[in-house]
Amino acid sequence: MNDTSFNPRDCGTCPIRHRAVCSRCEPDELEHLDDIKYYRTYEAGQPVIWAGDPMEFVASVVTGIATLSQTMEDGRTQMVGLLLPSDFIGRPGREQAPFDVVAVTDLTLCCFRKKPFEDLMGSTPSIGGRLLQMTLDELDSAREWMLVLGRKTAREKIASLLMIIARRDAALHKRLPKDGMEFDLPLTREAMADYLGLTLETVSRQISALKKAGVIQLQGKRQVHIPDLQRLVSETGDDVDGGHIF
Amino acid sequence: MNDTSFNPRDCGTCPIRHRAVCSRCEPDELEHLDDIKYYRTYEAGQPVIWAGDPMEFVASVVTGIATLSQTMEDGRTQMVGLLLPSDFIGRPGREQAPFDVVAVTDLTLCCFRKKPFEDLMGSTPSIGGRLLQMTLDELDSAREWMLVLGRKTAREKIASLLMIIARRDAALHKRLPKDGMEFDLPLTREAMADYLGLTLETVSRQISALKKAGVIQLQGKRQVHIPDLQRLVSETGDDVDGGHIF
DNA sequence: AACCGACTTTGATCGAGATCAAAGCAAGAT
DNA sequence: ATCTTGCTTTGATCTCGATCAAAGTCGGTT
Repeated sequence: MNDTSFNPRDCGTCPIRHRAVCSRCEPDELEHLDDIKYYRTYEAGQPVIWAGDPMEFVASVVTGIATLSQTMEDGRTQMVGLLLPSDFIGRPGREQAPFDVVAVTDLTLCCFRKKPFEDLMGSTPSIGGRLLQMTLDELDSAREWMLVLGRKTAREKIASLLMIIARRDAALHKRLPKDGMEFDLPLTREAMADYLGLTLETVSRQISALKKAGVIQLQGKRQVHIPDLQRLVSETGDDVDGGHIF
Repeated sequence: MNDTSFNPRDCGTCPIRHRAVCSRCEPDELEHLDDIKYYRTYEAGQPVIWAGDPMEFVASVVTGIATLSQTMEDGRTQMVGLLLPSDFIGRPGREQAPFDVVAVTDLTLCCFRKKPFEDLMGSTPSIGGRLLQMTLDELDSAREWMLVLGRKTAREKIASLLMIIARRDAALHKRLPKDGMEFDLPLTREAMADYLGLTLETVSRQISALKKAGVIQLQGKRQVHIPDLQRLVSETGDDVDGGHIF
């Protein structure tokens, strides 16, 4: 987790250079972006922005994890997105943030002032094009998540979440997920519950059940070891051959 | 529902001209689109495309309603989108359809051959820009729907669905939703259940309950009358002042 | 080294919504 | 007219996950 050692003003050494909004930019375009960018860091637990707040910037997650979530008056909360390195926060052409954004771990953002970013997008197709592609991908994952929320059992939900984190963790290290892999669960039981539309007690029980069944092994409460990936996939309820290529 | 009487080759009289992907196009750009477009119609119940099929076109819904949905091996299905007039189907830069698309009512699509459309998008910022905007809007609604699926009760889910349909129906006729409004429920109980992550029996019971409580009135099984819109909103569990401006 | 606070696990009970089953209804077909 | 057929309603029962409650774990503090 500790590859935070990049030069904060040099896009050349940026760890998310190849996946972020700027991934298609040419050197001269990067220079324009460079003029309007600045880094911000947040500590674990800090809010980045509240729903309804005016947004003066858009940003890419550089390191760390944030959540996008929605809360009802009576306190029920639903997470609607998990923002990992290279994910984009904010939306050009909208004044107010539609959802809460909270830093789950320590977080570094590469921020762009909103107005200049919008202008730049108008004149730089490689930014708009990449943003469209990223947004379409996110829409697809949101829709896959709707199946999880609407139709899966608690156990399937947990297995699905573990697979998602396993896949993204592998992708971040440019590997394929494989048997025996290990990764860190970046979320508390409560945050997982908010993501899955469950209570934290149910999350805890189902994780224990998967452990007892030998589907996963735990070192401590957060380190997960997957002895047999296919076994975990079969617990998700998803089609085994379901199109996920990474 | 019967304003299908437009000249099928004339964008000038097209009923979705002001909201579709092409809404920002200049006359000369429309001419280019015109060269690669063709209309297709489907009868109620017909599939438009299955998940995994290669997609040879993208399209705008002109009239009628289609659903986007996902099905698990054991038959559980979750609707992940409701496609109403002006909505866009398909995704430039992807070969395979990620979800099933089915015509719910008789349906007319304005189709564009995929490859030429992608090329045109590269050279016409007003198309890509509009598509980005539409995709961002859809992502927001998908995320709002995640709250419905993950955290709302059956009754709140039904009320939320009724509000969504009421809003979009009003928007289509360029009106604001208001007390006493009526609209047609375009979905069967089963389709509503698939949208809401419920069973059709629960949908039926909750609709009966809302009727008994006087929140809605029914003429037949599909025509809905809303005597008091605020009352319905309060049944959704949403913030009363929640940002929806139409 | 005992204490504190945040997080997690486990247990007992409850209830909303699922499931199983059977009628009811309305429009088109024979 | 009556029969289908597809959709909807209603009833009885069961179950999964929620809720309420208590104890366990662990890292950090004083």
